[in-house]
Amino acid sequence: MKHKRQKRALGRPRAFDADKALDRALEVFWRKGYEGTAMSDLTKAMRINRPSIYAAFGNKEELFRKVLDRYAEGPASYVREALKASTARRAVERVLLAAADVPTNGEGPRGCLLVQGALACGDAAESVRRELNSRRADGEAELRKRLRRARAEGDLPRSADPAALARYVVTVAHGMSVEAAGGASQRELLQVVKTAMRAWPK
Amino acid sequence: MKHKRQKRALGRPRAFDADKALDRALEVFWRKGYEGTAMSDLTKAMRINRPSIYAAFGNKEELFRKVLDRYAEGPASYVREALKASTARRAVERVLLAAADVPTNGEGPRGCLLVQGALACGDAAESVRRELNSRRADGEAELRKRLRRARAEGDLPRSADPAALARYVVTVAHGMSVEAAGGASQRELLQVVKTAMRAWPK
DNA sequence: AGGATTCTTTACCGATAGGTACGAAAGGGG
DNA sequence: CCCCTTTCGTACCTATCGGTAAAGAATCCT
Repeated sequence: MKHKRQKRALGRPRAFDADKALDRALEVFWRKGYEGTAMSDLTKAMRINRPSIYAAFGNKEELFRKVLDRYAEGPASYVREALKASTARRAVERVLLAAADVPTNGEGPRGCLLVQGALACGDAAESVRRELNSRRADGEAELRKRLRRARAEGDLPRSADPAALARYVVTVAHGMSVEAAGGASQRELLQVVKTAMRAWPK
Repeated sequence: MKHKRQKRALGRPRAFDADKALDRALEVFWRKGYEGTAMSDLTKAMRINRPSIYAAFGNKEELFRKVLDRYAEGPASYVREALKASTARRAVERVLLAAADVPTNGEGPRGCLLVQGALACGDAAESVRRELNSRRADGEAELRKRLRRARAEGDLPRSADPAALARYVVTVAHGMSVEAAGGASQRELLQVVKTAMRAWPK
């Protein structure tokens, strides 16, 4: 009873690969932020004319949201992966190590898109700012859940506060994003991770 | 032999207080960031017409730099103050406590201007971004100096690494700025400080 | 072949960005 | 009082912003 996905949609086929185009848009938004990115930057980077972008992805804000989804599935997917580690401590350490590696391994701009995107902005970008806040909060919630589970399983001492610990970890990660944007080296970020892990509950 | 500062400068006296105007500009830049702030926002907030702003402060970027100076002397002066504490540990704690208090005490926007100002931006604001990087680095250097002194005085164990510790502390502080911008409460930020201090070398 | 449909292209839209020209206004010194 | 200097206020500049109208080009189905 399933509809067979037709290989060729009606009408003229689009001349670009949508996912590739999104990746190029991601690179620009990541580097310049939402407000710092102009449509002309996007047409240049995506190699698509402006009306095609609007037809395929909607307006600038909708495009940015689609880019955020792609970011979550791509460069930021390490978070979900890291949380699968067998111990809570190892999971957190892997999150932070990735936060040190991703921005400094040469692929992609420095820092975290959810932080660089729009921390402070004009009125027009307010809804984008809120969206980023929300997505960062989602990440924290996932980590908190992981830590709650760890505590229930005895992987964390009873005295540990999963919510406080999760907030601390994302705070460090977001701080690392700021440092990375400021040009911190991988070595320096790894040092931060090492120091930050000393706060782990015993 | 000193020139007596003439009470009245030549020409028509200006109708506004320059420092008050800078404070109002500070509030806007702090809340909206450099790129997110339009000249029209500034004229409205400063209650000065546009040509008067240009005459008194230069262009948008020069105005922003003057605002940064005022920020350092005003809302951010707590950093220099905190570093005067008798022990390194207490100094760092005071820095972080202030980083939790300032953005949530109702006066002034949330977060740190040096972080909110321009983390990622368009090409036109690149020089502003670099300026902010540089000022953040200056803050870190001051802290590092304080910690080096502490180690030399035996206030920090020989095994401690002042540079790494300073970087860790500013990373946490910058992370707290991100959280504050995202709406974190004072209670939550204080929890972060408490957790972060557990990494202090023993 | 001929619609029907969808994408691409060029050219353009009004709004707003940062920045300024210029004359009127408000003080000083002679 | 008139001149000199500086600031103020209106009105305007060009460039760029995000977004779109309209016509041609590429594919499908009949």
